[in-house]
Amino acid sequence: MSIDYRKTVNLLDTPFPMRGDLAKREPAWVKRWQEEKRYEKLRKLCAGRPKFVLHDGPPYANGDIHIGHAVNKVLKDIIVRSRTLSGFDAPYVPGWDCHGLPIELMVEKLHGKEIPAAKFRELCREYAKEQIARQKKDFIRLGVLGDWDNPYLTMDFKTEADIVRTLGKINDNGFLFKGEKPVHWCIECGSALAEAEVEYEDKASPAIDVAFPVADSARLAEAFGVADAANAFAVIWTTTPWTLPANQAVSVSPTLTYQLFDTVKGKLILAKDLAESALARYGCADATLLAEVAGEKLDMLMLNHPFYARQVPVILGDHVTTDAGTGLVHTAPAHGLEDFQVGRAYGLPVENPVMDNGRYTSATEFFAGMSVWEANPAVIALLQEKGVLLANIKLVHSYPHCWRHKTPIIFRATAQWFIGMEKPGKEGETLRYRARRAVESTEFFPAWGRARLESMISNRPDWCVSRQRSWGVPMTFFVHKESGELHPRSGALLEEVALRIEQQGIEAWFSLDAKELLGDEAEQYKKLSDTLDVWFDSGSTHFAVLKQRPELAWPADLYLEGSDQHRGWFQSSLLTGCGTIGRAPYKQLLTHGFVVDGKGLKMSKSKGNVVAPQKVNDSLGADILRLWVASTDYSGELAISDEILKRVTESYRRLRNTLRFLLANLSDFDPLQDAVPFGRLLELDQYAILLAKNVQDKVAGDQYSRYAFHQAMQEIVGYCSEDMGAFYLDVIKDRLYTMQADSAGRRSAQTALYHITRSLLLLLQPVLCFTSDEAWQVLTGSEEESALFHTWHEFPQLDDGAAQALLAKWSRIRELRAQVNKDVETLRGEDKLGSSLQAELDIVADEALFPLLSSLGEDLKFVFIVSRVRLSAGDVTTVKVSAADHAKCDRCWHYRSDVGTYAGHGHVCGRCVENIDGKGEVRSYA
RNA sequence: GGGUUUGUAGCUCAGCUGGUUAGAGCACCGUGUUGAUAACGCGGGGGUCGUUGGUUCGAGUCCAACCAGACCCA
Repeated sequence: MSIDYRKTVNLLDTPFPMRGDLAKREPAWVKRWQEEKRYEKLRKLCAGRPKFVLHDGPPYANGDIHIGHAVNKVLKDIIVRSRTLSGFDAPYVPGWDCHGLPIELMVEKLHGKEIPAAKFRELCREYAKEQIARQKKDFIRLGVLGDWDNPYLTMDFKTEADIVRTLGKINDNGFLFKGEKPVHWCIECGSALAEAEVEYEDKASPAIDVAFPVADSARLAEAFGVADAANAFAVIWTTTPWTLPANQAVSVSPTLTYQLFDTVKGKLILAKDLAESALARYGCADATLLAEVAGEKLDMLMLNHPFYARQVPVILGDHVTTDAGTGLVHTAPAHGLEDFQVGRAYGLPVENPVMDNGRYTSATEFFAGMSVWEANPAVIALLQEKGVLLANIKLVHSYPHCWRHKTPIIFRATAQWFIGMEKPGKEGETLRYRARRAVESTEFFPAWGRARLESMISNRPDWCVSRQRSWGVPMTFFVHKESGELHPRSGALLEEVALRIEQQGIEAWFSLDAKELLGDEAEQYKKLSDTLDVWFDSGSTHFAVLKQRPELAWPADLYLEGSDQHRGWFQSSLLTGCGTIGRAPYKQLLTHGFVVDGKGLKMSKSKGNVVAPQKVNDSLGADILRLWVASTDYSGELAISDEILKRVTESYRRLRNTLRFLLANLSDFDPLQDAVPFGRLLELDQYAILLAKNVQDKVAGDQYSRYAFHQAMQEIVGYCSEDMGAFYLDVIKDRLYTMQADSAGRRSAQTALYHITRSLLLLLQPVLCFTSDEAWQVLTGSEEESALFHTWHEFPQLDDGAAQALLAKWSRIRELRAQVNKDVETLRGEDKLGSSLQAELDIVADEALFPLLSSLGEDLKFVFIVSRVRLSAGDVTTVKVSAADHAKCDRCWHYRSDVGTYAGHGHVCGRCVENIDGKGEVRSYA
């Protein structure tokens, strides 16, 4: 009969289960964190520390969050948590972007369009509020830590007022100006339309070819290298004859080839690729080709306007294509966006002869008072009369229509407000100059963000900030009815308005009677009805939030958003920062890519490859989603798929089970009572602590601070697998299980485990916020506790030289161990042994190795997890593995010659007898 | 079409300024253990480093073109 020795070994249990069951348990933890007011608690704890401010880019308050939102918020949370662990006071105030067209459209859809403006804005505000509540719930579910009870909303009255103030400051600094810009215009509405209010439908239009007489035929002859260029015409094609009165130029492509033909209708200039079809259209198929030339040679060739007594130039534009027409494009800056842009490059006037009602001004020769639609045939008749109409056919094409009236709309230049890029401000610097300087002094993660933002800043046009919308922050200016100038006291008036907005929101402006502020002057001034581009709202949050909240600071240490925000928030914030205070509102910019599917393709409902964060939370748990985010290199696209999530779950399991083993073996360890001072730890345990310290230095000291989370995760998982699972933990099992519970050897191992566990849990805390908390409470035995409230683990100090020597020594021993494992495996394959404890080793060690091994004395066998090692010195290192021919100890499973020689312990070795009945064995090294 | 960017084993990632047979974790296969057990250990197979061409004594690492993605524009 044999005794059950299992009861005499230290097999400990832990309440930390092998399976996380995260999806089910996380919601309760989230709830408790909320109830415990963890965020507030953390703020108090961190008071007085150096600040690290990550300013939240506000998501738009419409629709449920998708995986991209989750990535963004999780990355932010990892940063906030890791900075906190690094000893910073890192507050996080989440925000929402609340004004703007998409919400207006949703509200119109829900409540119809016939709603008074004030009521409409109220409904928009309500709608945004509901959306925020939904999104907020999902963000909190992800474990994101922040001031969720006091987020910032761009529709907060105070914020609305500060957005207005930001505009005021930019105006004070001399960057705001009024200009003209073509917009979609509905004649029936008498107002501008947003892109989303435009529908494309088929419409029949006259498509005409018009010959612009060349005014400077000598220049033309020179360009084409021909002797005679008299009676020549540049031929354009247009489907909007009514825009010809506003013609200011003819655009050609600099790279296309243009040809000069001699025809019965004169010499014609046409693009080579379109010449044949055009000539056929004019009945000039028998034309003679005289010469050809690249478009760039025609730059600034002067033409005569087809019916007005003025000259217009040929200009170069990249927007010219050979899809249709002649390859020469009629350019009317007042009636087309591309025309406007190319016209601005050439300094062309934006003269708009069409009034709000779609009729020409009284000053418009030939067409005064006519509507643009009436003008079409009139223009054609006039061209005919002038002999410059080469063709006129009816064309059915897709044309923009007003979504309300279903009538064709026009492009029409209107007065808009701009923040100028090239306009020198009060202090003489242009905004572009300031912005480029600000980009230079910003740190980018990854580094290429700089080039991207820089090129956008260098190339962007003036920022058109005015919109003709109702749900937006108003441009609170008074404009003189005749001169169009801003009121001379605009700054002071704006502040008065801002104070009112603080009390009543933007409605304060819309309902304001100008007389209240201007008195008798009100007669001469018009209250602007424009609202601000929503990008201005979010672009002003650094002022409206960072500058206003006492717990935050300006500039922010970091802005973190998707790569699309180089054009969006990064830029709008940069411009308002430079326009107000003269620098960027951030010190660092971090950008992440978009989420794509397993094949690298973008997600879309139609492809059916959309992964919803809510679904991942509810099936695998938020910690898995967070680990996926942390494991992925976000500098490119982030791929997600079932397989990828499965692999992430595998990594999670490795981490979780490592923690489980650690916690179980610490369950009878009280660091205050039982910890062993570093100097008295067994050598192997000192080595293990050094390994842990190295990992922490790398992960916390380097990778987290560089925001290289995927490398940190790689490091940690590798550490758990290689250093812990495959080596240290495996080796110390013997000591933990078989030595006396309170023995020095066992307590030494537990001391190392304690350091390892604390360090590891803190390293994981930023990512696995749920799991690390669960484990931390098991470790500390306190439900109030959290790794969140600590800083990185402090390891015992060891002289650097000694540490390096120890690491080198054990690294060499582990190399030998790898060789031993292979040899053991060979014998196992030959069925000579199973467990490595059945093996005995004969090691001949060379001069370098021998002292390393012999220094461990009898403990050497434990390092290889074999029952016996015979060590000798030799010229060359060799290992011989053989099967032990001794009996197996029932208790420690080693195969020893003395098993069975002790009275009362039939199948037990002497070491175990000592551990059961004696004072306990002594270990010195491993 | 333009700007920025990505492409290393089935998956996620390492591979510094070009230099011996390209590494890790997970997955897979084999196997041991049954005192981390829906776990852990040991061993193993697996990559023409997107393609093609070039520079070089030598390129995953430099250059060019191309292919396939992503973001922003047009």
